[in-house]
Amino acid sequence: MTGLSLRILEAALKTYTSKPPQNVSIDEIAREAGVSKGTVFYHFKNKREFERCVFIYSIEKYFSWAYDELERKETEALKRTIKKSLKIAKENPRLMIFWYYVLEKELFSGDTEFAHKLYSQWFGLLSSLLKDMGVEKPEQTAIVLMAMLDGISIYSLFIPDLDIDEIGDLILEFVKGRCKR
Amino acid sequence: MTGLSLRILEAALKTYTSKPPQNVSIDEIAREAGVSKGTVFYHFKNKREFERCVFIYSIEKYFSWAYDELERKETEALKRTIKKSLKIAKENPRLMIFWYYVLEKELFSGDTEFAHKLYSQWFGLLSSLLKDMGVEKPEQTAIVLMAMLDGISIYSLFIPDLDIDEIGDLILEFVKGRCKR
Amino acid sequence: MTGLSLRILEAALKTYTSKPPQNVSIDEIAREAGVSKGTVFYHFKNKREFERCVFIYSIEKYFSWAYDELERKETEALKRTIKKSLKIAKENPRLMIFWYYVLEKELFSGDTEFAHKLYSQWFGLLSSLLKDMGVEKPEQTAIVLMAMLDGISIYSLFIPDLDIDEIGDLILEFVKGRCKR
Amino acid sequence: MTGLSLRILEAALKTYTSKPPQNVSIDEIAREAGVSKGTVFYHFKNKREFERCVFIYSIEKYFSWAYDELERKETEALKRTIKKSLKIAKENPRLMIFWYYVLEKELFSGDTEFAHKLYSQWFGLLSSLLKDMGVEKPEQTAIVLMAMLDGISIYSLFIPDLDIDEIGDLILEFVKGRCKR
DNA sequence: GATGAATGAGGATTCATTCAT
DNA sequence: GATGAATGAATCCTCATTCAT
Repeated sequence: MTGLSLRILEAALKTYTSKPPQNVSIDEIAREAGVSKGTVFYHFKNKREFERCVFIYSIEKYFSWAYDELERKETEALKRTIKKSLKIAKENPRLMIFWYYVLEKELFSGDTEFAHKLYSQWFGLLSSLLKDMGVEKPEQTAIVLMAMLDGISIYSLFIPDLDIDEIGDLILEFVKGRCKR
Repeated sequence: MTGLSLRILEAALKTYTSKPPQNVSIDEIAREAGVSKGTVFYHFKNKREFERCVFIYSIEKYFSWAYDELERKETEALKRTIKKSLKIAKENPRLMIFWYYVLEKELFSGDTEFAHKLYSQWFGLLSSLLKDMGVEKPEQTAIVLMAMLDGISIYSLFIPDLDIDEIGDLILEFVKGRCKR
Repeated sequence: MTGLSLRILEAALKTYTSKPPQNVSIDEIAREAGVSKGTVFYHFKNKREFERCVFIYSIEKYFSWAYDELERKETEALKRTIKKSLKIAKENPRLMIFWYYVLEKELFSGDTEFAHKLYSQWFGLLSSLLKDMGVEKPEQTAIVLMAMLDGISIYSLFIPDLDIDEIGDLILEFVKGRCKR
Repeated sequence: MTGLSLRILEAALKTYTSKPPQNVSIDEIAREAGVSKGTVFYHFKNKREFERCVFIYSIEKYFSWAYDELERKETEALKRTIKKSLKIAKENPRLMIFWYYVLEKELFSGDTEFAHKLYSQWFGLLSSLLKDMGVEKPEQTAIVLMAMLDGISIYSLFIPDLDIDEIGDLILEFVKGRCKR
């Protein structure tokens, strides 16, 4: 990963989160990055593959902290993770939009591998933490928990006055309610 | 709404659920409906508007039963609604994909009105039922409940062996746990 | 075949025979025809298919007379056909170039059907005539005869002072030599 | 001609005869040869020039025997040459395709010198032999003879069941028929 | 009401070629 | 001598939309 690749990824992220992702062309990104169109295709196989890379890059950029949190396997860490995730989603609606844009492109095309691999790691970390917390059926609980978070992230796009703090509490209650006594 | 409009909508639904929605052109739908391309534009203002109509049409077709169920305001009705919704999502992945395709187009373009209006009615029905069930913060619970359902619908697209029956039970437990004693 | 299709074909033929065929773009042809690029793609599926149509069109234009001649099944008709064919090849080198450009694209891509079908009719007509003339192994003789003509057509491109009249006589002698007494 | 040049030429020949020549890029050849793209351009001026070199190289590789045969100036040698040429063409269709690809590029671009020079030597050898055999108009006979061979080589690409042995006999008869008594 | 021919803007992708290292 | 990153021109093709009939 050379410096130029990074510059292109950064320019792409900026462009993809400044307008509807469907309308973003490679041309535009190249211009934003100050390189030629050919350079983008030199560093990335094609647009689809490129968008995947931008996606991964943005996950790293905005969510690498979550790995560390979840690996602590503490209830408090889970709490912080839920709250912070919702906050990021709320504060970066265009980032959310970009993420769903990429994910759905994968799902629409019938290729589930990318999404599967991506979520597997989160499901794994989360269910491991939940297990330690004494939650029953930790795997399924993890899935439902993340479904809540993703769903709320989407809803926050069109419910502007959504109080994510209270929503976060509701979600936490769900988790606690599933703890074995 | 003439018979021709219906024929076009039906053809569109068939086409949109038989391949990635991004790749569906008006041409193709017109061909499937046995009318000319011009006719589609005669009956519908433009593609965006048309897709909204197909969306509404498909909601009516697949989810009109849910209005009736939720209006009964019974715990059993809620239970059936959750289970049946998940089942429909699981059994019609291409329909889900089409729905998210339309919804995201709206959100991507920054137009939240369509989504807002669409969900408002469901939030209303649901929170009213939850209130009757004695659930605390029924509005927010309704939102989280639907977020779960939507999230799980998406996940079922790339987690093929998802046991939606058990998931449904987890979701119900969440609701019950929120009931005031 | 509307008038516009014909105008496009005519413009294409003009363009393809005025410069190296590899360098001809649909853009250029559309401009020459005075229509938009989209119109060309409306009338013809894609560039490959379009080039086949231009090819067929040019054969009709320059060689329809040969069908009539060969169907007469007379020695004199064969003589005239050979002489006239060589003359046309000699006088229209760019047309020859276009023909071989199309044919080879087909052969290069491994699709032999087009070439096969095209030549079959000529082989058929020719061998039938040769049979009537009392030539032995008329089918194979027809093939060799046409191979000569095609080969000479190509050679005339880079042997400018080729005396096609004398060459025609040599070819005729070959045919006569193969007549049963 | 260093060893590296040879390795590149060999890799090019392999690549050009394994897929449609139009689709072969310098990149691909460099990869096959295990060198960088820059190296190809270091050893060869440009792509056109490079393809000419590959062409020459392949002629040397597959047809150097023909020089020796034709120089013997014997009827039997001519016979063997015709038969063997047809056999090579039949057995190496992709090689034929590559040859015509290069030749036509030259002719298409209006540059006849390359083809002229290439064929001159063969015409010379052949007509000299034919003269010794007592053939009338040996130069023109040589041209027609080679036209036959080239034409048949092309035809064998799309007439898979062509009996090249019988065709060879027909061609030989043509030559014999032209011998002065 | 219905048609379908015509449009033209827009975008991904390829690849020979250059040149600093 | 060799490299490979960077370029940018070139081109096919798609498709929503319009409008004369």
